[in-house]
Amino acid sequence: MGSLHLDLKDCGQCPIRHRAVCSRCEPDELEVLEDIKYYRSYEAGQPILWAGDHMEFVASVVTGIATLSQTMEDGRTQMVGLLLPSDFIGRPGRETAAFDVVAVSDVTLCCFRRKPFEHLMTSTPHIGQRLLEMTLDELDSARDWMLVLGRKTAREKIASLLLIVARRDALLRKQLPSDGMIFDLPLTREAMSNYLGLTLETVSRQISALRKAEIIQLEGKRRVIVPDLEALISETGDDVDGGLIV
Amino acid sequence: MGSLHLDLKDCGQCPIRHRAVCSRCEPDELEVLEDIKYYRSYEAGQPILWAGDHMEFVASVVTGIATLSQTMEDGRTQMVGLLLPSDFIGRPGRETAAFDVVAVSDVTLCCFRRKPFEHLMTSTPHIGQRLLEMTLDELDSARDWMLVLGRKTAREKIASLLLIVARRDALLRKQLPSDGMIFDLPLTREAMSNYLGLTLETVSRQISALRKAEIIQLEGKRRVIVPDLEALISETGDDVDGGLIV
DNA sequence: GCGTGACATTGATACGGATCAAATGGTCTA
DNA sequence: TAGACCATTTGATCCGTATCAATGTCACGC
Repeated sequence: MGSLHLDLKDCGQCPIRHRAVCSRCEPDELEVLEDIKYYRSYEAGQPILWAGDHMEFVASVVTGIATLSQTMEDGRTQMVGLLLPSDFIGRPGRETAAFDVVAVSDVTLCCFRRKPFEHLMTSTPHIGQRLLEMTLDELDSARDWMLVLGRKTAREKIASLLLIVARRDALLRKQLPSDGMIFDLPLTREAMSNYLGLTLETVSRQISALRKAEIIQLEGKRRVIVPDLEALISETGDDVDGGLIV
Repeated sequence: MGSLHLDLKDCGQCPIRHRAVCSRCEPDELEVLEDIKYYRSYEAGQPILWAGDHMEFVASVVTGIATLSQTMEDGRTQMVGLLLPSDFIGRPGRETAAFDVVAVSDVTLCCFRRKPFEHLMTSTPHIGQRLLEMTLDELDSARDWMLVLGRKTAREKIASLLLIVARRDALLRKQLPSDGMIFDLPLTREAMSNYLGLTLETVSRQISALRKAEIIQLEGKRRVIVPDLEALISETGDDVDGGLIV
């Protein structure tokens, strides 16, 4: 299971760049792809895959948000990744899912049958190279997140998460994060707590604390305003440039 | 930066399988490799790379143990990976190290100049495919570790670490982990605490607790005996088969 | 033998986050 | 408008781990 970003072109059917599997390859592959790809939809809250499930496809998120998570026997769960549009699900060479995948909002996947996709990978090296790059980026992000889980305080964890969402949101709008920026939290307090290794009560308390300290402002429960970006960054405990963009 | 296992053959110079870069490729590459590879040694405790350092090579660990870690401004550090013989350091397409690499014991690296190695990758697809497989495995391991860091108690963390070391040790001896098995901890209490997101005092206390509960026995500070493997596994909090082999 | 220094253990106490519980607010439906 | 339901906030208390401090153990050199 991987959360990977494939560099795709527009296919006219999907709302995102989605024509060929790899933008560096010639569009000849387009015909092949039309044969092996199809779409699936999931409603908010619906499970997409359980760990151990057989997967006959790999897929790319077209719309919506999904989470990658693990659950212990007694119910403790830890989110291990966030899947956003254009992120990749599944891994070549493995038939079963390693983690649970759950739709947070309504989700559309563009699926590729696994066998033909793997064959395509061997015949077009760029795809494998791109996949390797993306996987290495994911690995770096996962390792960055280990620092957050292992060593940061609740307040620093919340600030780190807010900053990640803020940066992703800015990226989506093709802007730089800036003072006064406004964005929506895509996750419930519970989902945040599962991402951060906290309880939902602690998440709520720390968000309130950051609001009272005027590091952030809230409009409703989900919309966040960051009056001073530097102030938020300094709450994360990171050194100035720390590469925490997941 | 990646911690990757390359499937290598014996070159006669290294104590481990190390002849061609990829065992699936023809030995023609051997000549090329002899040109671009060289060796480096580091003493126990010595830093190999600091995060941000320029890297002119990628490398494979030949002997010894190294750690991959991150440190915050105020000194809190989190280990994000353990590098054992045949693990891989560096990543194609990136010139700077993403994490600190420190030799725990005396370490010998077999280094490949980065540019020629990257060229070799494009010309021999199997290498890239193997690297992708290994990176995906690393990613799964990193995500498994997130559950440990985010949701497990100190006692469960220690049990998880002991089990990982036990399994690795068994793998190295080409045996299965079994009741009564004996192994040495390669890490100090402090290094363990940095791996587990705990203090060294808590690590010491929990190891003592496991000893008093007769889950483990100790010979000196470092040698561990596991009388009943199932008992140790049940202390990790994992479901029976949980894939925690890092 | 006796220091010396690194690593580890153990004890006392403080504090951060978990837990249990109740109240608030928003949205949807009847 | 009322009622039900869900996410969220807030409060009171408890517990696990951090922190600060002292002691113990082992290897090594003189």
